[in-house]
This record gives sequence, structure tokens and C-alpha cells, in this order.
Amino acid sequence: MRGGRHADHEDGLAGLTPGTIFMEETTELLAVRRQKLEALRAAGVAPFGARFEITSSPGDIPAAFVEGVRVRTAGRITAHRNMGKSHFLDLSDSTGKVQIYLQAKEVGPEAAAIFEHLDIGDWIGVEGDTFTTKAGEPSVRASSFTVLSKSLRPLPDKWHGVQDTEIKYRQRYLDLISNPASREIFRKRIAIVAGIRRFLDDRGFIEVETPMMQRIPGGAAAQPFQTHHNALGTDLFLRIAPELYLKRLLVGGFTKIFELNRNFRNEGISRRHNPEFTMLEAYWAFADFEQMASLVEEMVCHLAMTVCGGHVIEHFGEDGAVTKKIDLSPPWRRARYSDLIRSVKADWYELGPEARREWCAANGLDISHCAEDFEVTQHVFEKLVEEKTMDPLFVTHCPKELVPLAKQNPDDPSVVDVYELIINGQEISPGYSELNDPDIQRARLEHQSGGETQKLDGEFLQALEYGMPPAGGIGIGIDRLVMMLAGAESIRDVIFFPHMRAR
RNA sequence: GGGUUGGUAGCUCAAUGGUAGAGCAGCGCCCUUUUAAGGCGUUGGUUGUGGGUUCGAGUCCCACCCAACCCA
Repeated sequence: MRGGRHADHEDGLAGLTPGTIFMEETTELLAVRRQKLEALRAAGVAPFGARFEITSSPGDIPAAFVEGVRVRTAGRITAHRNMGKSHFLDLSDSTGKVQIYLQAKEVGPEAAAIFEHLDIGDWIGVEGDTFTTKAGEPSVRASSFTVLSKSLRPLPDKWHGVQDTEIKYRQRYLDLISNPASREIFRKRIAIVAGIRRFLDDRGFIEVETPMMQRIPGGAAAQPFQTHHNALGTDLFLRIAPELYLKRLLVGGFTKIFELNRNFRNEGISRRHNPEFTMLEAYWAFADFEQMASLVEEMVCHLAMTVCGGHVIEHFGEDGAVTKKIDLSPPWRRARYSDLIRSVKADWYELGPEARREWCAANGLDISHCAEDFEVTQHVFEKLVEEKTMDPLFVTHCPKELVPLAKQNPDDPSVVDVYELIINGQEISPGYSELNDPDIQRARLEHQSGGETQKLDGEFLQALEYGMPPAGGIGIGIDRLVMMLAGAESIRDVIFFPHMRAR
């Protein structure tokens, strides 16, 4: 055993005895762990250790098991099966777990006495030889162990894990420790984000970073969060989209770029909305929305193959039954917006505005919030097309009122050259042939800002006047993409720390 | 913002208006290949907060807080 009191001084704050601070609760369980903490110190063991060299993480040992090899590993004790003079421990971290076999005669009487002061939840380092138990479990026979961190609070139920949604979200670490299904979702999220970067990098796109704090928040129609710069004495906004800065970089000559990071929208919170969310935006000069659609299709299929092992994604309910099946096999269906509306109501475009509203009312659609006629049509689209579409669908030729910043279609000026990708009943990604005529852009933005010039990003418009190459652009909501690929029904299940009300 | 459901031991869950319980975890004892280890014993509670009704409230009523789901 290593360590000693001298190594432990940083634990105490000046004038306070270690172990007496931060004790707002005084339950017996906490008191017992505090006593063990002091017992470790009394035995000359630093309960909060330092550097420990490892040869393998816990999950790596069974994953690539070799019998009879000396290893050093470290992890949290997540289970303890006491057989008297020998003990079986599960040692875990995000890589997985490995079983440790610990015998008093092997580690010696001093270490065995120290072991008595350990608990489920503590971090330890172990050195020993690999072997296989009678039951066939790849294990490490400990010849020594080192206390790395004493846990002063008990872990959640070892079998059920954390079930309380509040604890899952507010104390995600407990969810990660005790729920393998949750760990798997985040493993997929991490692989998806890394996979997107690699995919785009392989195709010559470069990752850039643009301001998150903006004087004029643009690039989308959404309420921003407001903040203030003290030294400058000016208000700033958290970005609602990076678009207007990425387009400045197109002007600057970067022809294949993307940004994969957070945006902020000061709007409702729901199963599908978190105030901060992760979005990919990519711009490809000299391309159009059709090529962007193909790029997204190829990328998502690639992610499904590498992260989920196939093109068919299944979502499971609590009872283990399949609740959803999403088939991502290419080629993905592409359909015009107007044709999709006609598939719901064949003579929709022959009806007048009043007749359309009457039809909605007769079919149980609440359109009281729709002021304009195109909003009524869009509501029909959302309820009767979008929400029912599980497999990928590129919706093309959308009405220009819905996407005021896209290029009009040369053959039909009432629609724009965009796609909206729908998977799993929600909009996952829009793609554009980006508008690069500075005069049309100015007119659209002026119209959109409703004459409030302080909302107009003049510097962006000026940049366009220097000439922006024609380009295809996409946005992908990463949280929703992960929900779809990882089988999560709430955005809170794919964000480590979703926003929660103060308690 | 509206509606529904929920909040009980560290965790997972019980409890007709009538003495707040179980499993796991913890503590004590036994056990040198277990894996939800096992056996025997045992501790642990301001029932989300604040009011009210009642002889008596975890349970009924009101307000508030937090969460999940649905709607806007």
C-alpha cells in the first residue's frame, strides 16, 4: 500500500478539519462512510489518491482477454460479492467492467485490513494477473490495490439503477454509473459526432468556429437569449444559428466548411426542444440543394452502418418490444411538397382559403393559430405528413413563404430550391441552394425584420455584395439525429445535462 | 400558459382515513471461484413544502415547488 497523510493536505481547507465540511446531511449511511474515510487516514492511506499508471481500462480487459497477463487497471467498485476470505469486485468505468478477485492471503493482512474500509462506489487501482474463473468470467487476481478516491455517498440500486427522471437528468453521473442503456446512448452520440467530423474531413470540408455571442442574432427565425458586455456597454445575444458568419467565410474563399456546435433559442422546452442544442451547418460552394441532399443521405447511412451496425434502426419500449422501425436503406424517397399535400387531400390546391380551413376543422386539426393561408397548409403538412413519416423523406419544392432565405426555383418562382429531410416523424435537416444575390437577400431580410433596422445584419449584406459563390448549405439537428439513431424518445435522453428548472 | 399523472428510507417500490413496510444498499456474524452470490441477525422515515378538514391524514381539501407525458 502506498500513500500517507502528507499526500492528503489539499483535502482540508485552512482551519477546517477534513471530513467536517459539506456535511449538510447527517444520515447514518453518510456517517458510516465518513468514519471509514477517517479510518483510512488513521491507517496512513490517502483516501483521495493521485497518479496511478494503468495498462488497461476495465472494459478493455474482457474485450481483448488474454489469460495470465500482468495488468494494472483502475475503476469504481460497482459490486462486491463477499466470500469470507476472498472477494469478487466489479470494477467499472465508461469502457465497461472487469471482475477483480481479491484474497486476503494474496494482498497480505495489512491491505486486507484496509480493504475493510472500502465501499461500493470507491475508486481503486488494481495490479494483478488475468485469469478465468470456474464460471468462465475473465477476471484479474489482485496482488495489490491502491485507494484512488473514497466515495462518501451510496450509489443507486445495483439492479434497478436510477429510475427517477429528475435524478437521471440532474445527476447524470448516477445515471451513467448505474444504467447501461443510458451509457449506450451517449456512446452512440459520441460516435456519431466523431463520425460526422471524420466523414466531412474525408471529403475536404474544414471545421471552422464562428461567434456564439452576436450583436445581431440572425440566420433563423427564433427568440435569442440576451446578455451584456460590461466593458463595451453593449447588449449581446447568444447565436440562434451560425449561418450568417459561415456565409461570410464563403465570401472569404473557404469553399467547403462546416461548424458543429451549440445554438441557443429562447423558446419552449419539450420532449424535442432544449434551450441549447447542437447543430451541424455545412456549406459547399458551387453545389446545390440536390447535392447536399445526397451528401446528407450518404453521411447518415454511413453513421447508421458504423454506429448502429445497419440501415434498419429499431426503437424499443420498456418491455423490450419493438416500438418503431426506421429503414434508412438508400436511395431515400424524394417528393415535392405540393404532391405530399395532394396525397392527403387530392384537390387541396383547388380549394379556397375558407374551404381549406373548413376541411381542417372537419378533420380535427386546430388551426386557430394560423393567420396566413400558407400556415394552414403547413399545419396540414406537419400533422398529416411529417408526423406520420418514419423512413427518410426529402421534401422538395417548398413554398417560398416557409423559407424566405432560399433561392427561388427558376421554373416555378412560388417554390424554393430547398429540401426538408424528415425521419422519425420530425424534421431532421433542411438543405438549401443558398441565396447569393445581395439585393434579393437585402429585400428579404428587410421584409423579415419588419422595418426594424437594428435587427438587420448590414455587415452580412455588405459581405454578400463582395460576391458569395453559389453554394449548397445544410443544417442537421444533432440531438434529433441521435434520438433517431440511438432510439431515444426524449431530447433529454441524448443531452448529458438537459436544462432543468432551479430547485 | 392549460390538462393529466407522480414525489414515501441512500436507491427501487408497497401501504381501505386507524401502529409507515419490503427488496437492494448499510451494519454485525458465517463462508477461499462468486457474478442480482448465499445463510442468520439488525439499523434506518419531518411521507416534496405550507395550510386546512378530522378523535385520527402518506391517504381527503386548498395553495405552492419539482418532474414526466399530452395540448397550445
